[in-house]
Amino acid sequence: MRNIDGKLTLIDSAQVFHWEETENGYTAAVNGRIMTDRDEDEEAQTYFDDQRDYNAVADRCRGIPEAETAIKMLPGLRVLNQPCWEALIAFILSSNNNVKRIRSLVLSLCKNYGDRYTYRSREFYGFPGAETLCEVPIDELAQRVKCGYRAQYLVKSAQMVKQGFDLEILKELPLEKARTELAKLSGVGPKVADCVLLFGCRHSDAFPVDIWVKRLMEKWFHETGSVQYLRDRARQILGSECGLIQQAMFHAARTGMIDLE
DNA sequence: AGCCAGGCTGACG
DNA sequence: CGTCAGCATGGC
Repeated sequence: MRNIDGKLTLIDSAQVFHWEETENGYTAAVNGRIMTDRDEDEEAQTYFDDQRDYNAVADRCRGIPEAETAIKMLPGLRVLNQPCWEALIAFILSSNNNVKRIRSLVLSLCKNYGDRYTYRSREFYGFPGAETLCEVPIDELAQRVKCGYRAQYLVKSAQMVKQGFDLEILKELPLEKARTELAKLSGVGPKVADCVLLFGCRHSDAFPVDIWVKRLMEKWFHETGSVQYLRDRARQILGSECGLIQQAMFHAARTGMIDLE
C-alpha cells in the first residue's frame, strides 16, 4: 500500500488477504491480471485509491480528536477499491476468524480453484470466478480449503451471482439499499456487507463493526449496542467518510496502538 | 488447554 | 423487530 510508512503492508492490511511480498514490493493476481504495488496503470490507480486526497480526509477530522488520533497514527493508510466479487469472497471467509487464518483460507481457495499466473518465476493465484465456485461440492470445498461451515456460504453466494445477482450495481445504489441487497447473499450479515461495500463498492460511508471497532466505540464515544446501531452512530459522529476513519480505528485498536483497558 | 477471532444462520419470542 | 445457541478451524 503506497506510502505505508512501515506500519501496515498489503500482507497484514486486513482489507485484502492474497498479496505476497516480492523483491522490493508486493504482488498479487487481481481481476484476471498480475498487479504490483508499483503499477501505475489506471486499474492499479483505482485499486490503490490514488485519486483520493487523504490529507483532506484528515482535515475533516478536526474537531473529532479521537478520529484525528487514529488517522495520525496510520500515515499513508489507504482504503482499497477491490473488485467487489473478490471482496465478497474474502469477507465471507473472514467471519469469526482471525486475520492470519483468513489469509491462509483465501490463499488456499485461490490456489485450489483460481487461475495460476507466473510472474518473475513465482506463482500467483487469482480468485476463482462465480461460474467455477458455484459448481464445487460443498464438502470438497470445506475439506480442501479448510473453511468449515463457510464452504456452503461461498457456494450458495456463487450460485446466486451465477444466476444473475448483480454485484456491480451495488456501487450505484444508496448505502442502505446496497446493504439490503448484499444481505440476501449467503454468509453476508451486517458486518461483512459493510466490508464489501467499503472495500469493494466505493461506499466510503460504510462502517464495518467488528470486535475491535466495537471496543473502540465504547471507549471513545461510550456507545454500545448492536452492529447496526453502532454503525449508524459512527456515521452521525464521524461523517460521510466514516469508513475511511474506521480503517484507521480498526488498525489502531487491533495492533495495540490504542489502549483499550 | 482454553479462549478468541474483521460473524452468520436459523429458531424462537 | 431483537436475542441467542451453535458453529469449523487454528492462532496464541
